[in-house]
Amino acid sequence: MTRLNRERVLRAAVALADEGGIESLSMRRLAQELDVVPMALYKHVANKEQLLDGMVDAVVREIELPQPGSDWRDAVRRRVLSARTVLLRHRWAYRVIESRTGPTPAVLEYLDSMIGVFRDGGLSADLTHHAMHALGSRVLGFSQELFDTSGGAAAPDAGAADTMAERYPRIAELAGAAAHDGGSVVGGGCDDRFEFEFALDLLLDGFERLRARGWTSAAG
Amino acid sequence: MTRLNRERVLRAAVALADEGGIESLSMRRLAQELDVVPMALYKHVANKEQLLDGMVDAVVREIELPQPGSDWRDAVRRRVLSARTVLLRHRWAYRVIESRTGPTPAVLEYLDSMIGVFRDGGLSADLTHHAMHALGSRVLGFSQELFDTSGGAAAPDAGAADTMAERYPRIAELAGAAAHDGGSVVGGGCDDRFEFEFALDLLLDGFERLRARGWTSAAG
DNA sequence: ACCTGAACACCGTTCAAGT
DNA sequence: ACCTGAACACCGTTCAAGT
Repeated sequence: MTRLNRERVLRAAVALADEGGIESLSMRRLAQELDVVPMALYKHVANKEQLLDGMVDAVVREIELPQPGSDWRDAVRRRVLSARTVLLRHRWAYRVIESRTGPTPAVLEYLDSMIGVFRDGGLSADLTHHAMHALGSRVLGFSQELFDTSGGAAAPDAGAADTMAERYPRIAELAGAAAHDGGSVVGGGCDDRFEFEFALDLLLDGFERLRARGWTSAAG
Repeated sequence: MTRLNRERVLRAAVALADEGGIESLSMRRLAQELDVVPMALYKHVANKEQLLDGMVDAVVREIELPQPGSDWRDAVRRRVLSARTVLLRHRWAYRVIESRTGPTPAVLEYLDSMIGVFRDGGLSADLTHHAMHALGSRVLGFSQELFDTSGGAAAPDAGAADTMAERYPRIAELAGAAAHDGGSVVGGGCDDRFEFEFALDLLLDGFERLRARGWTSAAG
């Protein structure tokens, strides 16, 4: 058994969360996984919060940054989609990122380089700032889908679906019109990738339109 | 002391979370607040998850739905902003909503009526479906700001700010250009309301453009 | 029908010791 | 320098009893 170190602790924590979900990650369970007593972990991470920070950094560093192509729009798009594939590999990560009270170094680095793409593409600092806010979590490849569908919400049985359709006719209409596979409410049964790119492209188109017209915010 | 009931339990839970944050809401603490033994709660809510469901419903029912005005764009806008004021009253709510694995009745009702505004405005079921996804959590008045700023992330001291500026020059530039009050990284020191409306309007503009041109998704 | 007490199987973390 | 043991102050929840 090699000596414990921060690297090994983080690696094991990510593996544990990947496998059993973030709710299965406790200091005690992690220690057990490493054949060590819980308190041994505290020599390598100050506490659980710092452990989570380290896990976020590890995941964000996995994101490949494709070389910026010809135009900024495409470069941003490719980066965001590449972040998305990483976040899909670690389904717990977006929740942990959201729960952080401050950005970790790897995230700052990522944001800094993403801002660079916008700026090099000719967007003003003002517009870039608002664009980054508008993208929000989408800049890291995840969108807020209103509900946590990662757990696989059970599809309602036929009877429940009938009374649903009665009580929420407009939702039922949409589900009928667009449910490719599952056929649940908004959030299930759709092509997640399509929805993600749809919104992303609307925003990028909007940024480009504002850039082209030399838009600036009042306060900027 | 009146008899306990679901109503009183939910009310106390919301009050507790409003006051002390969601992390201060435990079944035991809530019971204490109600001068009752923890197990007494379980006659009125099945478990903590169902308690949280009930709290979400209570909050969502607080949202006032302004009468739909002349055009759908304005009606959606006003509804979303009215949801936003409620969610700002209960700073814990958006996290709890995100953590639900399925929509609660009040949320379904809200979504159903919001879909109605789009449909009555002349958007196809297909476009409405994608629009609802694109709005995501924004439909309920909150956006994913990448980090939890509700805790009031400490502004870095001058020294830290200097090394930050060295390591992350583009972030520093943006912070300098746009920090009205605080002057922190993306997420702090900006006019949250402006950022929220900026992104909302970009999306609504995009929807309108697609509607006007009779856009439809390939699969739709 | 509603509330209680005691218990179970967990948490994160401190503190004082071991090697 | 690194790991351990025992303990503290918490969790959500079950189960069998009380009134």
